[in-house]
Amino acid sequence: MVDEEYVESVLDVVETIPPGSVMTYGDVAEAVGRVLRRGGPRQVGTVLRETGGAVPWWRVVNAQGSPPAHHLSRALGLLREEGCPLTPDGSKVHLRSARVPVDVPGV
DNA sequence: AAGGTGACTCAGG
DNA sequence: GCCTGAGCCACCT
Repeated sequence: MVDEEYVESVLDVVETIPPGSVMTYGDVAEAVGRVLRRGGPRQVGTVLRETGGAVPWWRVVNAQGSPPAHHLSRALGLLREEGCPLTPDGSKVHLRSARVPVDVPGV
């Protein structure tokens, strides 16, 4: 139950990310942890790995601004299509402008 | 119970 | 900017 709630919250937050913007795992973890006092960046990653097919997981990047190494090319392609600000080399996301404020569904 | 693993993060060199 | 080491949380063997 609880883990379902956690997963639900994570997916909800990820779905909340507007096109052309991204959120870091830490931010998502904070957004979720704001209500459910647990979980961390790693748990967010695990959840997305399991259920990522149902949400725009490519809008979730790590603190370095790089999408998961497992789908780097795919994520970058999708982000580029969405008009997400990438670095000049196009290998990472320009967090400075792409990162969006934490948005929690329950608040 | 103990140790290893991973879609992570931060600090230091 | 890049690589290392330590910290972190939940899960699996």
